[in-house]
Amino acid sequence: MPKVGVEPIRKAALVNATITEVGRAGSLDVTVSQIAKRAGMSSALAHHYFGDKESLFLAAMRHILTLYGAEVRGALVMAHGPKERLQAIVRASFTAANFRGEVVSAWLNFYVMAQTVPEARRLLGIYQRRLRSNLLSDLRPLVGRNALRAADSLGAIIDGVYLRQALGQSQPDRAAAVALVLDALDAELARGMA
Amino acid sequence: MPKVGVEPIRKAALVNATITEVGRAGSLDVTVSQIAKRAGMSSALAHHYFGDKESLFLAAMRHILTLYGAEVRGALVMAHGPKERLQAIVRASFTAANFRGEVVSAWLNFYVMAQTVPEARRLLGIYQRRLRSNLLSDLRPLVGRNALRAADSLGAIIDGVYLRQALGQSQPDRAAAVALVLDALDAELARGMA
DNA sequence: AAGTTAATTGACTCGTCAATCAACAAAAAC
DNA sequence: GTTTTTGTTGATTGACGAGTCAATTAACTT
Repeated sequence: MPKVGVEPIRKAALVNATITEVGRAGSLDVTVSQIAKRAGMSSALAHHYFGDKESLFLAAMRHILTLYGAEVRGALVMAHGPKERLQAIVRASFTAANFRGEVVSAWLNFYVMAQTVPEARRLLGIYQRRLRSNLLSDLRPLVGRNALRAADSLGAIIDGVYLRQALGQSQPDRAAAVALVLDALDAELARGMA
Repeated sequence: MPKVGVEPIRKAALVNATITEVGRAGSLDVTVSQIAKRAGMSSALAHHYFGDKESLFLAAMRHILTLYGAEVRGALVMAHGPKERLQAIVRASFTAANFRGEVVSAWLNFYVMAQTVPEARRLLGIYQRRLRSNLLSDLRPLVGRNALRAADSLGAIIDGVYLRQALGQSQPDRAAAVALVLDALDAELARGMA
């Protein structure tokens, strides 16, 4: 039953199905057929819209990054002043959405991909630069010339805490993650104002 | 020309070849034949010794973790007092060996594996607990009741900095990595002694 | 010397899967 | 109302790769 103007719907369905299936499998060892089936279509159609498997994964990752970016921006508009903004960024990095198994899985596989697939590396670079620049612009008014080091440090803690929570033996504890990073932020601020 | 007592040599060769090939490919999408060929034998022999591909990868990762553990222990014997010991742990985490492309690749793929393969998760747990306990035992004499939080924080920074350096757009800068973490360590100590 | 064990491989099986293609269906355009 | 565009799939191709197996060779034992 071919209808017109379905392309965006189909693409979105495929992207979601990709995220789900990659999460299910925990790896990129997922067949295009599985994904297509979950999205309610044939594998041929998936190829029709995305060309190949890799592009499909990249589209899925782009989607995840877009959502994350939106969460950060959303949290930022509610924040008053640089310190609140920094806290908002931290909180946005540890929302429930970001800890869903599928998202964790996507990130880990994305890291692997970034080693060899230029487009993945490019996307990762964008994420890293955006986080850095966000942190930097709110750290500068608070800690001046220490901002650069503080941004690197906070960025690393955010990534590190995420990784450890995601791969910890027990269920991720978002509150603990946020507390740890906010605490590090406070320490950084206390230090930088001296 | 079958000789006796070759098993350990062959196994070691396979483990090394696995690390090399996984590094080359950047992923676990490496055929057993490729690995076996690099190790100078037939794929059948690889299966003979390790059973299946997964066990081979796990053996390779176990090897990497063993080397890392040895580096840490080696650095620790040279250190006097808790602070020097902490610095030694940090330095050992960012040696050139740990930043070789193959090792980075192994770690990233190991993370992915840890999501679904119980033995990988177990190994990762061992690494995490060892790091934590190492940090904790030297932090306690220095910062007392703050040791727990400090250990979590430092552990996260170590992992985070490693990840970022490994996946950064430019070549990893080991000195910068060490400096950043040592700096965080100093901050943690200054704070904890208050 | 005969038998056991370790080492070793080529060839094969069996399954899988990405990607392509020919063909068909329906809507839109003319 | 025919042509074009868009959507859609079943079937197929072509390649690849994990794991098995039977058979071979050499060393070690008794």
